[in-house]
Amino acid sequence: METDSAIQPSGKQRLIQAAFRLAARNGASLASLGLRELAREAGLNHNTFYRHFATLEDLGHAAAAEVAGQLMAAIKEIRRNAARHADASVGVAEYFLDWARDNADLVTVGVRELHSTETPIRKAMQRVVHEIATESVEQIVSMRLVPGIEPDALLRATTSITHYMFYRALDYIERPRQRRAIRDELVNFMRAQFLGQLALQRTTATSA
Amino acid sequence: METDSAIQPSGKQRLIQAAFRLAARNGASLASLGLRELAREAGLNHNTFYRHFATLEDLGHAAAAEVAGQLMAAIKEIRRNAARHADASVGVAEYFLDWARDNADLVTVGVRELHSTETPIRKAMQRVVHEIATESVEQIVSMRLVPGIEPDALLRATTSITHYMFYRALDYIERPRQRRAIRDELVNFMRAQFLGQLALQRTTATSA
DNA sequence: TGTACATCAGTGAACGCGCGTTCACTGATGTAC
DNA sequence: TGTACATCAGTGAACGCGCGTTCACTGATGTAC
Repeated sequence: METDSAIQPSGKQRLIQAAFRLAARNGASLASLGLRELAREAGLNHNTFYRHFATLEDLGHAAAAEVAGQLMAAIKEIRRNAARHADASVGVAEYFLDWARDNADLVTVGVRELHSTETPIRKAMQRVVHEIATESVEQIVSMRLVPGIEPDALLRATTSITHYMFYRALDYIERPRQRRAIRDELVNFMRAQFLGQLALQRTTATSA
Repeated sequence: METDSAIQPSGKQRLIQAAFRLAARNGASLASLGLRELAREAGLNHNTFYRHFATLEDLGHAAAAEVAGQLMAAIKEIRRNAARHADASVGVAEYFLDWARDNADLVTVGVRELHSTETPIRKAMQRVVHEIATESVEQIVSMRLVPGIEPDALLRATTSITHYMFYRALDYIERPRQRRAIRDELVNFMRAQFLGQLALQRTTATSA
């Protein structure tokens, strides 16, 4: 077989999706979901779970792979779209937040577990944040978007920006009426980080 | 009665402490803890729970009050200590992170729930973050620590710094060997935020 | 000072319920010959 | 092309277990008189 995500979602995919839906809705961590609860949400007999996963932990790993895969694919697309934007910061903020809004369950669960104890999803999210930050540095350097900044300072900026982006996505999802304000505030944060790291780099260079 | 926190911790306090310990250890949210589980951890008969709380939700509210109270008291103390420090940013980072390390359960649970769905603790943490950010603005203005910055820009800086401080506290607790690096990185973040908001304020003033 | 009563934290047995897991089964799809 | 067999997703009954909740109880402390 191995042809997941066919026309009709397979039982495996339905269970993974059910996990995100339940965890996002109930505010629970993935690990605290029940086997029968998951099967019920997926519209399956509770024993069908065992056809796809040996344990609940097993599903956690699959969910982590799902989060990482979806996010990295989305970021790639967001980067492409944002490059056509006049202001890169505005472009990234806009496309990212809207994608997060359209994938609320995945984002909600991912960000929550990023701040949780050690779970497969947390590790995956940490890897994703690091990867996004690193790729952002490459793009900013190659497109000369922040002239004069050193790679170290730039990585610190992109790392905290990436994290902040995820954090603000939670509010963006939850509070539709404040979306414009949140987007503007995120853009403000991005610019402040770049300008701040630039300024800091100058003062430490002078004082050294 | 009403004389909680006497010499021997009362049953109520023991249950609240047990809740933080269990939630921090298992990576679970407070809401997902069991009544019998809590009583067991507190060393009490499971029915004694009902002597102190009507429901599990009730304990959630008490825990939220505990988080808010402890944090606000700690911040007050941290501010006092940091004021004696040559560099205020270094002082705040150091005292805050060390306090977080010594109150790991409370901090771990608080920060996790800050990124969770709507719970009493999340609301309390949001209030705490806002209060800390606002008080920081007052202190920075009155002590003229960042000359020339406008209150709006300053509040944006202190808000994101407060949030980042909590976030980094998680790693500070978890990774003892990287504590110095985490503290330095937090200080770098604080400075970059202040300098960045200053620079941003200048460029928008010019372009406006 | 002594006695009777109220209050309240803590206890232990018993309940019905949903859970994870095991087992034997069905029924559709693919493969060998 | 047809037949026999293997594979595998999905089903339904049954299990033992820990859960939240109820109930009747104990035993210490405080209060009234």
